[in-house]
Amino acid sequence: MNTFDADGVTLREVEDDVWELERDDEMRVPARVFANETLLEDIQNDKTLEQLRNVACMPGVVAPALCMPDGHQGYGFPVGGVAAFDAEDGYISPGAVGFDINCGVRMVKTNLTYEDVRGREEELVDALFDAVPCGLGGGGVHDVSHTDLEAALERGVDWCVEEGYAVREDRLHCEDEGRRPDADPSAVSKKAKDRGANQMGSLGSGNHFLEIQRVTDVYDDETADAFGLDEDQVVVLIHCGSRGLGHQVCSDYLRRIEQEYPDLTEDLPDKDLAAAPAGSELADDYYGAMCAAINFAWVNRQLITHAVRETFADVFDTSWQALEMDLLYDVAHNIAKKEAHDVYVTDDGYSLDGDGGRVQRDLYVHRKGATRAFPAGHPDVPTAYREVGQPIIIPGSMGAGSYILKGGSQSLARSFGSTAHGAGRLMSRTQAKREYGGGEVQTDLREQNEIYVKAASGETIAEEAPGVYKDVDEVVGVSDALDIGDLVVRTFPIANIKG
DNA sequence: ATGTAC
Repeated sequence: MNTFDADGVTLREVEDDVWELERDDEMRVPARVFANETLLEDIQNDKTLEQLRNVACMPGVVAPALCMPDGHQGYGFPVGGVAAFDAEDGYISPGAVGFDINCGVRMVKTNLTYEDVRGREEELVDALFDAVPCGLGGGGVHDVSHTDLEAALERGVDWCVEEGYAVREDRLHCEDEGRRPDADPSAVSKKAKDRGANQMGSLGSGNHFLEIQRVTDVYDDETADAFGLDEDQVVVLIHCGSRGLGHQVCSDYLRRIEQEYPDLTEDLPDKDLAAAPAGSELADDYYGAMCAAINFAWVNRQLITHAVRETFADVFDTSWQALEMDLLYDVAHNIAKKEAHDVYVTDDGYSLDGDGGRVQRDLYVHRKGATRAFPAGHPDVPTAYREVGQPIIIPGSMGAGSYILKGGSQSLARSFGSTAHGAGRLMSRTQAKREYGGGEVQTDLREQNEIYVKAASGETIAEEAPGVYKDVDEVVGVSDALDIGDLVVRTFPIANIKG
């Protein structure tokens, strides 16, 4: 059996592309990394493995603690981490969701081909850049009243439908149908609401982007057909989150947990994993506030979608309906969700592995930098995709392609119905700025790859240079091989707008 | 990710 010696820890390959951390006494459950050796070389370079081990030490964790192939170091909990906790006896942890609650990505289709947009990239990008606010700070597509903000937090994409920013089909093509009914706007602080009020319909900064792409490869004709994707088709990817509002919700509740449960926080291997006991008032407040921030992020992506549709209609002198700019799907990257999963009862508690009878338990599934990947037949997959599986969108870097996958048949058994969310960083933003210059990256992409990049900040381009990311081909290759998310199509960038 | 710190 293969082993891999990372700094201070040995991993054992228990089956192809599944690596288990050496178990110590403090770990309550096994910890696994889905990767090949190329990706493991990258993953071992920061604190990812140490953080994954810490997650496996947390009380109430359901086996196993997981790291997806794009995993890298995060706040307390790896980005690319998946961990489930029993919803009665377990915990819910803001650090295991992340600061950017419901950061996520959606794909909007068009009936344009690459020929239709060739030569007009600059015109299109300039128009989109004007229509969609981006970068740090305030300014959104729409100024909203306090009443509107409350409604958006409460009802998510349903509010967008009511206000004419979405059609009913948009709602059906979002995870959770674009609305978490457990949202509790009263659990969101005034400070968080103030930060979000003038940011509704804005891209933000960092790795967030708006990208025009073309479909270059189709690997699975039947599923591509069900998804309405075809070679040479132009599509738009929108990647953003809950801006200052989600960030503030995360900060607020991390502080409250540390204050109200100091002993519990002290006992954790890393206080950044601070967690509230399931069933406590604080856990319920955080869950309600997090769900409201989730709804806010969906509204954010929907308002941007509305602006993108209007801009395309303007540039091509027609309507977005005539351009068939329908939403393929919208997936969440940073969330915790109460989901029912089939698990075995073991000496450690509950586990995805075992023999004998299985029981169904409600779990808080934390996916941080990970995508839900429900398989064909699952009732939570929209009717339009029920027979093939949930669409999964995996953006590569701005110089690489992106992939559309479908939920794989092994996702529930292996990963609580989850897979990767992107290429995954190779280095910190600080290091990226030392290694790259924004202007040079921008010129190279244009001259070598015919990708037109426009950004609010040159520093962001350096931080997001293609070289700071892992090889997305390797990431989706592991997902496909493990049958947790299977390849459907590949896309390549035409133009990219960054915050 | 983020009005890049309490």
